[in-house]
Amino acid sequence: MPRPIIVWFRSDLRLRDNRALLRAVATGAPIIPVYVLDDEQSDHWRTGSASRWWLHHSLAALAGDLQKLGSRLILRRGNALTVLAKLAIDCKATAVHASRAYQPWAGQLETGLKQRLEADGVDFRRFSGSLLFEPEAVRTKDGRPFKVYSPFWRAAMEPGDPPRPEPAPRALAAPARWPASDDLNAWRLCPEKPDWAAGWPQHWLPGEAHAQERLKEFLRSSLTVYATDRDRPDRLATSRLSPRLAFGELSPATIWHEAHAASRSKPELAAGLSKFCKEIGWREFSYHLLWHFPSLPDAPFRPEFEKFPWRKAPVALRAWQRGQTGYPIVDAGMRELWQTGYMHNRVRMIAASFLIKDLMLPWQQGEAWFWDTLVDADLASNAASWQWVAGCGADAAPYFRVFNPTLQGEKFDPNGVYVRRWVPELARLPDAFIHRPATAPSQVLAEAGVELDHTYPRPIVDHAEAREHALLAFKGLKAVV
DNA sequence: TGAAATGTTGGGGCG
DNA sequence: ACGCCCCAACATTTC
Repeated sequence: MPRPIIVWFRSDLRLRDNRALLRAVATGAPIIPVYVLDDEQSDHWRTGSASRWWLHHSLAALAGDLQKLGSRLILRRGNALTVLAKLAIDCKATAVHASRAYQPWAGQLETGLKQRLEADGVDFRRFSGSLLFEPEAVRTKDGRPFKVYSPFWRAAMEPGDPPRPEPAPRALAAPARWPASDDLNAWRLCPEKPDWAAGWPQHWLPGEAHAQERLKEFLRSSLTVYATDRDRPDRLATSRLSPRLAFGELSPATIWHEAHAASRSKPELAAGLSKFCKEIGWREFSYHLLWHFPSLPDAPFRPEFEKFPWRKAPVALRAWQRGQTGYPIVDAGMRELWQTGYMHNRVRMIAASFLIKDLMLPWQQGEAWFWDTLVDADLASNAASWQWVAGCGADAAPYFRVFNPTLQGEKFDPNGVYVRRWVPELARLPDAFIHRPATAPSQVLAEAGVELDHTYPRPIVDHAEAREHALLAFKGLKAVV
């Protein structure tokens, strides 16, 4: 009986464009697909609550897709190195295939696993698949990693298009004997009491098949208006592909090539395509930074920010988390996040700016909250983006760029459609006051059924004052350096 | 992938 | 008719 190959699924929960899988299938060997839930690989970046919900459903979908090809998904829990090394011996595997990962702990894990497996006579082969370009492959002229986005992306794209995606295997040979598998439900990845995700299937259907549909739908209906409408939370013009990328239900190469193909058949999509690819580029840049600067999720990229006089304000943090800041666009975003595991990108920037510059709370607290509540939580993108807003990151927003939450609301949600959806207690306010309820005449408030301090809070900080305060603090930091 | 403060311009009201 | 002032509207600078 031929010996099997273990395909270790990680953040690549798909069958299409999965080289680790495809190269294993190509050998003709029996395939043992495995997923290992390893909550100890990082002490404080354990998969967050919202992501665990997604993970559960995406694993269920992958298991179903594998079953259709005559295979299974073996589930194991524990230290990935130990689990895989033992499984490889028990199954008499000749090799373990996996897609590369880029978290701070991933390199060491992969090196350790390779040594351990090879000592046992088992090959360990890594494949790319989660990024368009490997972090080491993009270098400045003097061989260093990039710290600025534009030249990074130019250099990354310079050698030519990323590799074309490969098809899914048509069938997987089963091993003579299947190893035991955990029961997915027993992992308890989904919330129970309370089941705050009960309504989430209305918003999200995890799994590769739905990811493919979402991609096609986005390219068909939104790419044409993407360049302008992507900033409008009241319109559904963003791709919402982020959780698909985070779990690898789609490869970035698939997205990249399908978007280009769509644009070739319709030249009017060119503007949207170029904006959209730039966003994919930011994801690549984030991974580039995380790989070369593994402290990115925890420490400011610009070390002078270690001295920044952040406030300690648990009550304000709580108000921000629960969408009770008194700034409708911020509250709408935070409630969208809490209720659906997602927030529109423009609103993420506004909400993040508010936490950092208006409340002067450390960016790490916002990062941690997003990590736990986002279904698309991604260590690289989350860390890089928070540092970008805080001004302490690579190629970051300048310190004096402070978002005015009222003006941002009026500019990007001009008719208050987004606010009304997520902050229903303000729904009956006229447009003129939907982003500034505390300035509405009392009669207007009464007619809209709004009682300040009771049905909706007054602003927990005065933005104009907070802005002055923040500018002073950031300027002081600059003076020290 | 800002916003506020400050500067400049030009049309229109008015003596 | 003319100059003066006011002040939107727009442009530039500064944080």
